[in-house]
Amino acid sequence: MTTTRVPQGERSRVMRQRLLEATVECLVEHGWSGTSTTLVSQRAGVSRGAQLHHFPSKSDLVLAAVAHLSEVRGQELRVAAAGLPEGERRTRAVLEMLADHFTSPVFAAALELWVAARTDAELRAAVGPLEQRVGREAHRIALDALGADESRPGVRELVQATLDLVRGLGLADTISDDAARRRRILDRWARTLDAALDPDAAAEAP
Amino acid sequence: MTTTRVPQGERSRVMRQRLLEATVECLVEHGWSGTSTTLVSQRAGVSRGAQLHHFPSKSDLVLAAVAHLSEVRGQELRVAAAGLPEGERRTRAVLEMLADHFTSPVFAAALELWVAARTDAELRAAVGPLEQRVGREAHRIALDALGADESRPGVRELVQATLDLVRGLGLADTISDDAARRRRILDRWARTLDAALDPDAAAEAP
DNA sequence: CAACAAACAGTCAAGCCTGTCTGTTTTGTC
DNA sequence: GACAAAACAGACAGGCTTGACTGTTTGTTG
Repeated sequence: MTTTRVPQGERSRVMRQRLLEATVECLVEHGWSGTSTTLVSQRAGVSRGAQLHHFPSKSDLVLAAVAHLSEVRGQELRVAAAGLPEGERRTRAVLEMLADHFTSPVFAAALELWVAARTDAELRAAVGPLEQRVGREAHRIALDALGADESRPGVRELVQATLDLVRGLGLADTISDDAARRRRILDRWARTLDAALDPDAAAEAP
Repeated sequence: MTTTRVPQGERSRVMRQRLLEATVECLVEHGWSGTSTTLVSQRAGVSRGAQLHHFPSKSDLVLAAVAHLSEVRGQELRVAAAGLPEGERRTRAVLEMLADHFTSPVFAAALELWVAARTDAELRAAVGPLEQRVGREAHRIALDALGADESRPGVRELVQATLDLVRGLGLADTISDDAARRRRILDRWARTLDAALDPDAAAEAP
């Protein structure tokens, strides 16, 4: 029988990828406390030995997953932003895009890590900086997509508020899925944003 | 030696209270995954036997803690609202009050339960309705404190958005404590709210 | 092709968590 | 005071998790 020959680098890369994706899937489906290394290896279809070869400890696996996840989130955000329509309903579409991201499975996984990091120093040291990066990227994307002029006073804060708002909506969505409520809130928010970001609008009094 | 005689009802009540508070404290300090029944009993200074007498299973303990926590949160909100100053900076003070609540230890505990509930059906069945109650109470309090007229279109959504915003800010605060950023955002948001909720403001175009 | 290193597989022990169990003390009731 | 019931105490077993360990296969290199 002929066995296909695969270089080591490739084998290793694929295996690590499988494990990281399985880790994220476990976080989404079973949460942080339900994500055990055995479960991850089973889910990935990887023997426990192989898993421990690539990630000697659970920390190694999880910290790598944190980095992986922030990569994926950044990419998803950029892709979603690229597919945004132009024209009238642009602002509303941007909000929808952001809200979609903050209710997606990758966000659920990130949320698990985020909350777990609160009481885990090692995890926090990894999650903190990376989440900050994703946050900044989201801010930049939102700014771009909205065509907002950050040099104007208050604009920066409004865009940040927008991101914090969708994060709050995403959190609420995790247990009670009320898309209708979210839609109404975002409709209203879009109007507020349009009014405040409009270049022709008079600058607000101090 | 003289032993003070304590009625059973009282003993039982005190013991349960101690255990529930210890549970919340463990959630705050060690997170959901770090909150084991043994740790709770140690923290409460209660023997494991006594713990299992009052709460036969971990579910019983946790579900009772969920109810306890929603009680505490509701009370804290009411107290904070009662201490709100009148006058000029009222709106900003309301936002501060809400933001304070959503960065408090009780919120951290609730967040742990909230996130854990996402992947735990039994917990979700308990957390869902109670969190909704707290949410509604917060909404009512915010509405009251802001003197907002919910019958006007859009007002309800703005108040809800405010609550979702502070929830998002609270989540962000759990790992990176940037009070400065939060302050700026709330400053800006207070202005927006004042402009939108002012009864004299012209109704917005549809 | 020979020797070495990386990748992979599976077993095992130590530790923790949960909940059951038996036994003791305190309280309520007759 | 005696008896029942509630409250309290602590030991124990079963299951799960983690990481160390030994052994096997596959790729690489001279």
